[in-house]
Amino acid sequence: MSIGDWTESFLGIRNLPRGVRDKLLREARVVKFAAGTQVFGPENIPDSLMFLHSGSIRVSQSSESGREIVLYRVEAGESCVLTTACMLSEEAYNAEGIAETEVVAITLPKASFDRLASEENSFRAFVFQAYSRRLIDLLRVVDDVAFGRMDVRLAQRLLALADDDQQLKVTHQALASELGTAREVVSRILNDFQKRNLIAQTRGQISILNARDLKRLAESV
Amino acid sequence: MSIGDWTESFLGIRNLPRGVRDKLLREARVVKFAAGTQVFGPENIPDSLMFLHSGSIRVSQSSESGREIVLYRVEAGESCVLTTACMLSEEAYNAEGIAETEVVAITLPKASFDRLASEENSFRAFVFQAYSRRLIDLLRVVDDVAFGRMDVRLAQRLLALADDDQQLKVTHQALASELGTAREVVSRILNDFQKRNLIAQTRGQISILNARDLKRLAESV
DNA sequence: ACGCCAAGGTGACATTGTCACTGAAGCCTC
DNA sequence: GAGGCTTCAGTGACAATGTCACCTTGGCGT
Repeated sequence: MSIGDWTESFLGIRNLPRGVRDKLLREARVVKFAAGTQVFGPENIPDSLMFLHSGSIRVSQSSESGREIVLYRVEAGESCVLTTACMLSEEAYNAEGIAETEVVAITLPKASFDRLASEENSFRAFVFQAYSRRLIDLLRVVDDVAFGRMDVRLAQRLLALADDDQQLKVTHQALASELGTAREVVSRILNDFQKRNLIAQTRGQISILNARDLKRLAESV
Repeated sequence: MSIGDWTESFLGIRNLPRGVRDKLLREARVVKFAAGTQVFGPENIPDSLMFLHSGSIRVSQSSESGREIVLYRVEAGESCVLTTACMLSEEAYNAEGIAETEVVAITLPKASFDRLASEENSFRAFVFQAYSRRLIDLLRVVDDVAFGRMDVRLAQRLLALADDDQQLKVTHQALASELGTAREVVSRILNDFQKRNLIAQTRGQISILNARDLKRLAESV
């Protein structure tokens, strides 16, 4: 499968010399994941580095009891460092990445990655920055979970997930999994939002009626 | 100040060629922090990379409301990647590192770091591994905070912080800050532990009486 | 029309967080 | 050693969140 010159799509790669990029185009493989499939997980650790060309990967962690929380999303142009992190440090973990849309990714063999990281400063900076962003993302998650109020977090998530028409096609269970809480809690809070005319709900669908007040709530503390 | 050939102390450094290590000894600076002082924080971002020669740094995050949670500890032989993460991605964060004991650290100017990361594979691997470990540490924190029971987490922490005689010199408030909860919650649970003869308490001091049962509790889910 | 299943609602209760106090232990200073 | 101060810990009431068991509803396929 070919998707043209993908080296244009990545910050740390697009300004490399033509020769280096041509070599990358030969060495890398393009892989595709259908929406909903697992990109990586505890029993499915890729042995190569991955860069996301298009689509979006939802990275989440789940508990033994079945609850789940979304850690962050990998978007086009970013690299998925968690897989490499787990490759390196052989520790147990239970995070997994699910393709939210159809995903096209570039996988780079470890040898190519090493050579690039060694020879190309801008590529190395790109990779370090990717790691840093994820660290910061996780700090944010810890902050939210440890100190945030659930109604505030839910309001934030509704605003973030809404489409251009202020609509969301999600179940209460899916929202609960976003926030690492239980469905009942989401239902309670959404009913409260509804009573306050912030949203309207039907089965599997939410419309934001008053984005301004919802935003105010999301930003309160 | 001199502490001898510290290049022995770091995994990714000690097996580098003698010449490289000598150069490092010339380029790096040795810094010392007294116990209790801030090593880094939101308003105090070092502009160089740091490697911990001795002592221990407690990295924690705090909320606006004054609550606090310990993210992980940096021990001798490890590098402190969070400072570099914050250096790179210019995002806001509110984590800080406090020296728990007297700390001796090596700081490497960014230029030396870049050169090493480029030229020495084993050094680069060391740095990547440091990032990976922290990512995994944070995954663990998210898991605990989002899904763990407080009594279980407290039991774990008591066992981890106890000295060889099963004693701890900590206040309830300090334990609350470890776990990201409120003092009252810690007090309640410790009183329960005491009633069950798992521990004994006096002001600022806890003794573990029944480590076996406490451990069983700590491992229960 | 019927049954099935996923989505969502509800009430009771447990756990955890918050608030406003009170009491108690250790340490100064005189 | 008697007050007085500060830090540490205990308590009860209540709010927020998590858990459990069970019920209702909407949509779908046959």
